[in-house]
Amino acid sequence: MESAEQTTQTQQDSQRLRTARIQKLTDLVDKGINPYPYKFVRTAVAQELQDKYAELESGIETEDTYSVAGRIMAIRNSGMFMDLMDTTGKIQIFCHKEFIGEEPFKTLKLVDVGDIIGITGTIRRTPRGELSLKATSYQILSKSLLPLPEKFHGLTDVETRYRQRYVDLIVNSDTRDTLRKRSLIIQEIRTFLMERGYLEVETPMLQTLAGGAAARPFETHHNALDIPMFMRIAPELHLKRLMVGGLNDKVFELNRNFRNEGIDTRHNPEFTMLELYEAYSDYNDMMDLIENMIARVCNNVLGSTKVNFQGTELDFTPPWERMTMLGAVKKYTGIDFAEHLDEVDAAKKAKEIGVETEQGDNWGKVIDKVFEEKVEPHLIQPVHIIDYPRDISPLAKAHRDNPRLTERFESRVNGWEISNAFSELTDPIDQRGRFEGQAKAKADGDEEAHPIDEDYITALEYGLAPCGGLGVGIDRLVMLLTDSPTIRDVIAFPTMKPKGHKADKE
RNA sequence: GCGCUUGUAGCUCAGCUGGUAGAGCACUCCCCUUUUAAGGGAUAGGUCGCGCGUUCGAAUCGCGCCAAGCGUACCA
Repeated sequence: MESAEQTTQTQQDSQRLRTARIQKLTDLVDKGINPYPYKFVRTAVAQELQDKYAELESGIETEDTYSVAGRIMAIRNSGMFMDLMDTTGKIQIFCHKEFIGEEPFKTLKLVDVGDIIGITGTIRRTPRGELSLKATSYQILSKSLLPLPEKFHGLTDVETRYRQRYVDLIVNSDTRDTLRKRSLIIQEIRTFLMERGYLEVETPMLQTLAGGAAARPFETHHNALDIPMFMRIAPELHLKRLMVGGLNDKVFELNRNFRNEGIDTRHNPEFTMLELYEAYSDYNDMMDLIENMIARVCNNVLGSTKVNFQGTELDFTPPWERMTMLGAVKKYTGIDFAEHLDEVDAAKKAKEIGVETEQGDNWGKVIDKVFEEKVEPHLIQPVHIIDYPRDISPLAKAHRDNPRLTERFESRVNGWEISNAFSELTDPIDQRGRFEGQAKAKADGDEEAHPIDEDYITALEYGLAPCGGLGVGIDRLVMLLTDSPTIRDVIAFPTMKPKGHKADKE
């Protein structure tokens, strides 16, 4: 009943084309053919045949019989030639009535571009050099009711590509390549960590307190408990609870975070993050780890640690350059903020070079703003920016040589933050002080200041071993490694605003 | 959030300064049949994102709304 309405809706969109295919569907059923059968036994895939018969000469026929299946992407000469695409590649189907018989040949008229079919036949290479399967029989495996985008120009409309990713995937090999690479990259990361004794864990995505980062969370409500709940903005505090418990000396979680913020070419409301923690390590070890991890991913997925991104070669070969944050700022602005320790003084220096700060900004925040505006754009090649101000690093351990700083680094590539790591703050007294500082900032209007998590402090009071921690933005990493200019290209189903309805405001 | 740009046939696009739409491919039918964006012929297909306004007349001009892209803001 509901589906009948939907059908009517769809028919309005592409009425004629769909109606024609519905007619064919009916004709098939009349012939006793099920257009949606249950199973087809394949004996080969396209690329396998292309490789195996790469040396077969033009015009040569073999007796070798195979069954393949896939989607018809093109039909030529009224069905005599069809391009069959499966997930591995393409192979041409040669369909001649002499070899498949009168009746099946007639039925071929009911087959369209877009249909999924199974073919059995023998391998030959046509005189024109195209490897083909000479069909002796075929079976419709799924009748397609909607037309595919035009074969030559394909589908370029970005909105349709994101909203109807299934069509994009059928038609655009780039999209398939990128999303397959994404999967391989993640798989390599897992393997790398497993080999080093890491334990993969899962922590709550639905939380009563959204901590571990500074960001606006998505809010929801648990009906049975009648309490507000939040989608996590980071798994950090739960992972460190597991470290306190000694579940394993090395743990990681590779999964989704949610932040209720703007959407642009580098931000999607839900995004994938790797976070890992290693006991008895510090941030120096984390720098080595991420360099080795990414180098391995590059080598195993792309075959090189030198990667082209939008015309620039990025060299991920370890070791990466390391610069202190204050040193980087001094290098690109000439200002040494170690000599301007007062926030008012620091803000004055920032203003001299055109960086606007706000009234309540502390020393660290001022430096951070200067860094973002004046330094970040220069950081194209992989680099670790180390020793962030304490004011802006509430979860990082104070620097062993300078109490105003922390042992924290961010890895930057192409100007983007791709990782954030610390020698984790393990001192519960210090941690409470940091949280209280954040609470004050929140009271002063900083919506993204970190909330106080009492239970987390309790956990720290039981004792957390010295510990290095690392977070890696997987989507951005995948962008860099797949030459994708926007995050939406590396996420199969990026967040889109629904079409056609005005926002129903209650 | 703000600014700029875009939205026309299933797809890719044209339609200049207002005269109520056009191409290629796809679809349907016919011819041809070892093709590679096959070829030849014929037909059909459109609430021009949505709404309001200006006008004798709006795809075209104005305003509002919806969606998208880019930039900007936000995002330690």
